[in-house]
Amino acid sequence: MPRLNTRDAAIEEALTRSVAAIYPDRSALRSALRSGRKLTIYVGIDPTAPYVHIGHSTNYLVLERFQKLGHRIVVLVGDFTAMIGDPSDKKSARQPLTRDEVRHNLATFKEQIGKVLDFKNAENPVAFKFNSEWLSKLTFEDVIGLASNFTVQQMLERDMFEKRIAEGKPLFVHEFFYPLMQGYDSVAMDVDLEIGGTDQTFNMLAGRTLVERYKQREKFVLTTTLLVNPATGEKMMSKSLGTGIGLNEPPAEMFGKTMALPDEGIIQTFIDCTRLSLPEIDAKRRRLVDGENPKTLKLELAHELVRMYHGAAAATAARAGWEAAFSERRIPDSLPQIKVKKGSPLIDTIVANGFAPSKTAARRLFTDGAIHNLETDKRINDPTATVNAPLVLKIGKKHFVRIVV
RNA sequence: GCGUCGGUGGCGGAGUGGUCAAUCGCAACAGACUGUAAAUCUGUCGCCCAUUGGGCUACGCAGGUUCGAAUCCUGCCCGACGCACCA
Repeated sequence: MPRLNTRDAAIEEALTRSVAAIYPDRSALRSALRSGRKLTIYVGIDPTAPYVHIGHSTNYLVLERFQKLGHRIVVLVGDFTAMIGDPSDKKSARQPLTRDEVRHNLATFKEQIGKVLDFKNAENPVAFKFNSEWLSKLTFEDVIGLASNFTVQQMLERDMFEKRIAEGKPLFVHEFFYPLMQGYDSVAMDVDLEIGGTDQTFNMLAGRTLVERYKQREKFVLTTTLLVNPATGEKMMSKSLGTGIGLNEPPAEMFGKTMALPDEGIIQTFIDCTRLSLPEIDAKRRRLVDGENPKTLKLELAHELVRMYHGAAAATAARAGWEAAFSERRIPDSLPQIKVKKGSPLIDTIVANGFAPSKTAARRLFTDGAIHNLETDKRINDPTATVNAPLVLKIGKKHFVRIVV
């Protein structure tokens, strides 16, 4: 059997899978990876949001490939940058975080991303850094110097800025400093490669410019694809819409939310959010093309995702539970249980447990016929109904609950 | 600094003295259909109490005029644009 050049195959996968673009270009980075030099590669995280969903996992799966190639991996916690607010976000005004909050968020983050990227890898552990370490020490003079590397025209080329100006919306001067700060991180850490989502392109390229000016060397930039519905271009993971699949969600939730993903995104999600090999994924793609029911493939995707974060047993159980509840329309075996006082109004229980944002909204659920007693297979339409005996309810499309007295 | 226009519900955007909790679109929620997908149809979509119905809060903020204001007046805050400034 001929010796397989796994290293080259691994390099190629690292250079292409979930990769949107590489600056200056792919072949330059390929040469650097083949040179035998140990590269320093980093990804930045925002410590303001401890919520991590599978869309975020892409960066870490990409990073894992580089880690396995033997390069030095750094996760940079943007504790200083968090104070100013990235203009990539809608909200520009943010509350500075306390040290404790940053620490807490970081712990939450590690717990979640630790399932994807092996932080404590014995041979090649991940280094953690905080950008306040150097950013808080810059003097006003340093900052002026940094700013003098860019022209206003260059700043205005950023899509987001351009758009805001075209729409007559405010663009604050301090927003120009975000790319400067992020760019300076690359200088301070002396990195070879930065990895981030395509929304970070501008900021990462600012770092490329700064490394060139301050260090006279080249920093590569690799952007990863955002998990979007290929048919509509819309983000598949949205926290505000509740479609985000959080890494620390319980198996049943994770499974259900995966099943609610658009069919068009199945293959992309396999590529960006799982470790299945590309040939395996391609086999699935062919099954889809050959007309297999997308639902089957989606079941496999849901199973794989739950397996990644909760293990094989949980994945199998989640699948069985989902099929019982939604395909066979049986009462699920295990469901959250809520204990209430006998004779208490059902509507209070619904609001108190977050099934509706207000009592008025809960009332609508009753009148709309969204409260379904699964044991009697009847709708409870009366908002004043009280709980006198144990109940198993389906509330809306996706909530199941057992109420005991 | 001066001037013009503007600040309305998750977003976009109507409304310029009463019939406005506020047209409409998007998003969202629920029902039907289904594969908890998509598409489609229907209903809902500030909060609180209620069976019809009632109350409360809200249209940048604070006052005022009026029987009555998102709508008129005054002051303040914020933004876009234009002019001025460019030593």
